[in-house]
Amino acid sequence: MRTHRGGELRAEHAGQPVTLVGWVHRRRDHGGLAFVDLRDASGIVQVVFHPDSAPEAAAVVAEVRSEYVVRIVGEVALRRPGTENAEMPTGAIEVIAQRAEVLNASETPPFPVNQETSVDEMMRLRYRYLDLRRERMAQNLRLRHRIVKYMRDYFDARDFIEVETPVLNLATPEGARDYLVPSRVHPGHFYALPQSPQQWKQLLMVAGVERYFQVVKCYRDEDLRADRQPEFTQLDVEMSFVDEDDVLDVMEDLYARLAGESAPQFAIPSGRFPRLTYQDAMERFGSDKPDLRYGLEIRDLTPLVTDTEFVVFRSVITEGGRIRGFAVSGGAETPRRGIDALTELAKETGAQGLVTVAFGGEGTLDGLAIEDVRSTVTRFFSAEQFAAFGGACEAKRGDLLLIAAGPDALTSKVLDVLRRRVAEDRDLADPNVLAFAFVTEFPMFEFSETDSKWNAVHHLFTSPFEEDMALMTEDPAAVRSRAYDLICNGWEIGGGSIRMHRREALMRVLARLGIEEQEAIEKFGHMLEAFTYGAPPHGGFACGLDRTVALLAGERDIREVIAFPKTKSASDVMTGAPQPVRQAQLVEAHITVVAPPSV
RNA sequence: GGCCCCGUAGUGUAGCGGCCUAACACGCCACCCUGUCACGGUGGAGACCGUCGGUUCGAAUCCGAUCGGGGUCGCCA
Repeated sequence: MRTHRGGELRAEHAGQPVTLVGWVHRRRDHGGLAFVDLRDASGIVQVVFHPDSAPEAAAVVAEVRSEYVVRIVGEVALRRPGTENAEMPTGAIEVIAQRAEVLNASETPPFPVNQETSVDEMMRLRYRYLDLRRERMAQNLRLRHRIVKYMRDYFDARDFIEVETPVLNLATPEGARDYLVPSRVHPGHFYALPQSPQQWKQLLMVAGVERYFQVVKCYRDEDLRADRQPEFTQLDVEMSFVDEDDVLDVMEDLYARLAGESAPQFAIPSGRFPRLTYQDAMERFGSDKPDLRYGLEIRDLTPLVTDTEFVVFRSVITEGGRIRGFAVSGGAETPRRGIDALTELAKETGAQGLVTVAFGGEGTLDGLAIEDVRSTVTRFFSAEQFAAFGGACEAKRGDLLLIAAGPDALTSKVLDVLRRRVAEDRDLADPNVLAFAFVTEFPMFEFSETDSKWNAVHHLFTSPFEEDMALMTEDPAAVRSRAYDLICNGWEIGGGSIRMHRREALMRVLARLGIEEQEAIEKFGHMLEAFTYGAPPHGGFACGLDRTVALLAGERDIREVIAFPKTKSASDVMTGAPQPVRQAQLVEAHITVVAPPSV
């Protein structure tokens, strides 16, 4: 049908006869002479139609509109001097059309395909096949392909094998809400779609695979976000006979190489990915996935205010809380409106209020006078005390301190939100940098107020630190797990853990989670049994592929790197899914709909 | 589930109680134009302002509900 791909034609093709196919990207009709920018998957090339030498072709072009599919027979020629287009890869040449044929007409597209204007999200999803024709999405799809291919090649070269695991699974009591699939053969019984192939990959370790990976779809029926879709893709990896360092080394090596290979425009701070403990991350950044492209590190000011008159601080300290804050370099100039906005944000996040301290002037805080301090709490502290606050936060004159008081969980949350807002307002995050890091030693359990019981922070096969096992009964919150996350620029890219591979350990953890032996055997009997047949020590990780691609594509929203994503309400506006099904289908599946959508 | 934002020609926006029988840009249609590349020029068609209800002499503009989209908290082992 074609001899060349238009976007690949260059000066060395000049003089060659070619046959091209593609879409009419743009048509410029000069009322005689006409140009068509012809687009195919390889790019765009200019085709020229001369009415004198090729009148039939020119007549065809007069009828052609945007997105028509055409076939052009012609000859490649160097462009006339002065008409070359340096912006286009094919800009040195053009194709002189001899014959033209419309392979298919096109309706006027509902939004421009040939330019990157912003278009309503729903409109793009409804006509996704047109959206994917556009430059940005076409590039994202190709980047995604290259990333997946890189991953597969990477693991293949290191003796990992990709093993497919079932999509129809046993529902588990822990974790996210399952998507359920009814069984026709077993009335009233249901499968669950995998939230991740967690158990399967551990069973593969018991099976002696030793090195497994899989690029796999996972499903979670939870509320969505810019970085969460109901179905998403994971890079899932598991290895036998490893400890934390072995696994982290693989993740680090993979991501460093992958980023360098597929997104070389990003700078990665040199050296190894920093490793910080969960405790450290929360203390310094208030978050378990801090954006390390900027500082704004949180400091503890509690020791500086132990005997304060300020009631808010005093009562917080009495109740076991702390006073924490960070310095915003050059923030003293922040107008009243800006301070109010930050205070409001702090309150929305749960804080009682926000203490701000602005240091006037320039230079160090030496000899700071109270007149140089602009603060919500000026009357409670001396100039020396303010200088001490500033000193603790490594501030200088011209800086602004943001200080929150309360239990650590609250101040962390508030200061994390403030850090991110300040960084965004002040453009502190360099968009050309990938700040990868590992966060390790996550807590094993966390108390759920809603369920009033202890839940697993990571997942229930995660191994606790041996030396913390003793705390399991009296102080579950203090038990550290051998879990780790890979983070980058404020995103959680992936995570994993060293697993429990002995039955007794698993039983103890299940008991702590309030899962009775009977239920444990019912739900996890296969795992417990497998572990009695020589299960090797093992661990692994899973990374969000969609987030990885979005990160390397410079996109904020994973929908931009998924061919056919769903909306926030988990529906597909193109096909209309989900929809009610015919009664006969329900009968076959033994399903009675109790609360039908009100008509 | 809570809170917040958005919903005006095909697309993106403006208008935010009467000057709106709704404006601008792109797109679309027609005509003109033989070197453009976001081609140019002239003219034209096209929305009753998501839906329903209310307030008002009068609503795109105010209020309520509802639907849809998005953000955020909860949630996401």
